[in-house]
Amino acid sequence: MELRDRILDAAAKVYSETGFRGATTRRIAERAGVNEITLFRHFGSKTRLLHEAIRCAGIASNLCVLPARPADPRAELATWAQSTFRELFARRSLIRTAMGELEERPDLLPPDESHTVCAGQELHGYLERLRAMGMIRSDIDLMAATMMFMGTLFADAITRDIIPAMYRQDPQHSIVHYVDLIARALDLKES
Amino acid sequence: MELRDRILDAAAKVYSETGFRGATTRRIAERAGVNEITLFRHFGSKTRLLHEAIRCAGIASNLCVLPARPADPRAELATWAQSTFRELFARRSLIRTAMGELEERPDLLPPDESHTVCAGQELHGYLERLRAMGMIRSDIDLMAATMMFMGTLFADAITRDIIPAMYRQDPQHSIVHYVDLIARALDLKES
DNA sequence: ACAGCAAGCAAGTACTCGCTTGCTTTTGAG
DNA sequence: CTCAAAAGCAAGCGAGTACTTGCTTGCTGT
Repeated sequence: MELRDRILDAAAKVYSETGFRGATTRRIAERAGVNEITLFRHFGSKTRLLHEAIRCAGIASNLCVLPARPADPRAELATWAQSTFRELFARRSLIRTAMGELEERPDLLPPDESHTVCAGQELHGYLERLRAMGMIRSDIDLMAATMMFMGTLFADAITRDIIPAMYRQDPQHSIVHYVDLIARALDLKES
Repeated sequence: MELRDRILDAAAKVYSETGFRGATTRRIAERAGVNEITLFRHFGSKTRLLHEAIRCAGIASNLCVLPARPADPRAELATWAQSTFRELFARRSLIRTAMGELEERPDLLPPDESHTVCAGQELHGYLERLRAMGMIRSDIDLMAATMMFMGTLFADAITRDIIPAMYRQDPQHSIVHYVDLIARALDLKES
């Protein structure tokens, strides 16, 4: 791996473990196997380094899209939920840390580019298409349904490893149940 | 307010705004309108002070209980959800900060006493009672339903003020919709 | 009136922080 | 081989950290 990317990677990891104040330049340099001065020569300051590191590590890179023309809603929702969960779960540590510091440092993670928001908009659009096709009940508040499903996936991904006692099933099995419940809530027609 | 409580209150606030490292003894003392030394005379160390402050501010104090003998499940779920949401929302800043630092400092918020866990167990027990009474579908994974509803409330309370664009309704209205959706998912019988 | 205690104040200890300076070593392209 | 760019090393600066010591002030109950 290129030295610059190694530094960014180490910075993102140290940040997600210890937060902005805890991510000292010494620790980042040590984790990257690099002299501390190299950080400053490449990025100028700790703040700029962490900005770039978090942007690279936290941005919505390869999020799964829902089809423009729904065919098998139940299956499409299931695979989308699994993929979205995986992305959230993989970044859970970074998300928790950044969210905890968001009041103090709102500029670190621009919310418009966050996974959760993008995924939520994707889901909302899909549900609108389903309703237009008459595949779900028409008297439903789609925004509430969107937030309910997103919130379920988000909360699971974020809290699963810190309160394991509440999660007795694999993520895959849990998500199958979530999809089942939301399908019944929407009165989703089988294709 | 008694001086000791004033210090604990200030410590909890400063902590929830800036985290453990950011909650310096100077800042806490200043916020409490107290000399820095007084903190040490009362609590011995910054660590002990923050432990006590967070325990007092974050513990599940007056959480709403669901009736042992369900009578009007829909209404009972609705008022319980409103109350649980209010508690979570009031502590959202502390929860976010503590969750972000939980990997580094797991002892700060004992998870067994957290609001979310207690509320989740309360909800799960209630759903079991409903099923025993035949008021909801029997083929449902109750744990998944519990986590879905808790996750929805939790995610809403925690993220509502940091991504306001996704929330276009009052909490009260949103929660009414959440209850409606979960009731349909469970196929809840009207009383 | 006076003892006792709680809080304030000033100063200082040992340490870590982000960041800089000056210099040496490594590396890689012509 | 040459030589310039890139990385490393040693040392240190000023500021901020948790916490301590020694002493003064002010309030309370008897």
